[in-house]
Amino acid sequence: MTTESAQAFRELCTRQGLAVTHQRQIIYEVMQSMHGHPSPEEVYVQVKELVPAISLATVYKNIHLFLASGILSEVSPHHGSLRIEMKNQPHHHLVCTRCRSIQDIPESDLLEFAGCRPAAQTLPNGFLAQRLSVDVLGLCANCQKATGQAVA
Amino acid sequence: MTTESAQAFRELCTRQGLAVTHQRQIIYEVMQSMHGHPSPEEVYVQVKELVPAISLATVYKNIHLFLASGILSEVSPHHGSLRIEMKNQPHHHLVCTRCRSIQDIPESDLLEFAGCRPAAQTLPNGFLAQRLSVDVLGLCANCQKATGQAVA
DNA sequence: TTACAAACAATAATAATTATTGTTTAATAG
DNA sequence: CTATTAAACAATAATTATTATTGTTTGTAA
Repeated sequence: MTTESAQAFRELCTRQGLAVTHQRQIIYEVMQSMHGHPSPEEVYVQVKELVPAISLATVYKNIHLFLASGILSEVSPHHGSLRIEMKNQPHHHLVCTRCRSIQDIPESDLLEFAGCRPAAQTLPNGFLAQRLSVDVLGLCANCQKATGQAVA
Repeated sequence: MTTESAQAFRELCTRQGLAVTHQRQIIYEVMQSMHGHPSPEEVYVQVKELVPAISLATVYKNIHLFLASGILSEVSPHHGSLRIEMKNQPHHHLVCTRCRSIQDIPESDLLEFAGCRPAAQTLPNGFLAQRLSVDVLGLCANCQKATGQAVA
């Protein structure tokens, strides 16, 4: 890590009230260098080359700290266990970033998106769009009241 | 299950080349009756009341069959293990429904969505939108070629 | 430089999912 | 209507992903 980015990381931790540890720096640095959407395990493998004694649990814990502080974001906001739904009307989801509840919203109710269909030919790398899934991330009414408190 | 819907289910299975079994019918019926976005475990609990001897693995296997045949859809198309990304530019994801690869697409490249921001007051149930995550689901170039073959 | 809280490694525990195996059942040819 | 066979089943072992626990070490601030 360059001196400047090391300094930036130090400031980041201080702002979040986190101790600046060697492991934390390496985890951060490795994640910065990784492209795509790595899993904790993948991060761990790379970190381990630089800090052989590190534990996978440490990587997990720091990823969660980074997520909580907004340094990282999750690719899938509702990735936990498999969730299914019967094929009904076309709809999107209102995903609460706090309690992870998922509400359906009919496609027609997402007014601003009316007419917004991706044209296959405009997409990069020849990706063939079949359908859109729009996640609107935010806080459900319940969690807006409760912000700051623990999740029930 | 009514006689008509039982008949519909029977046809569904025949079309998919699936045997019509008692367990399969019950699983289908229960999922039809459940609102929201149940997990396999939740489906299992309800099915078990009707078929006490059923195994959780049977529920999983049938859910996967139903998913493969398009009877069901997954709420999260990339729900497996936690995937992270550093906060970079605002972007969306091109998620391949076949190999589950995730490509980033800059927000500006999703031309049709330019200007499409949800207004908080138009959202139902007082949901406060913080950001959008648009999943464009379809096939990446690689998988378009390979459709019908096994995933590499 | 000492004291205390936070972070750490090791590892146990839990949750979610998949694989294996021997038995039962549905589809269908006779 | 019965015999055959492939598919489905229950039971359970195994695997993978994640979280919790515990005793030790390290960073921070007085």
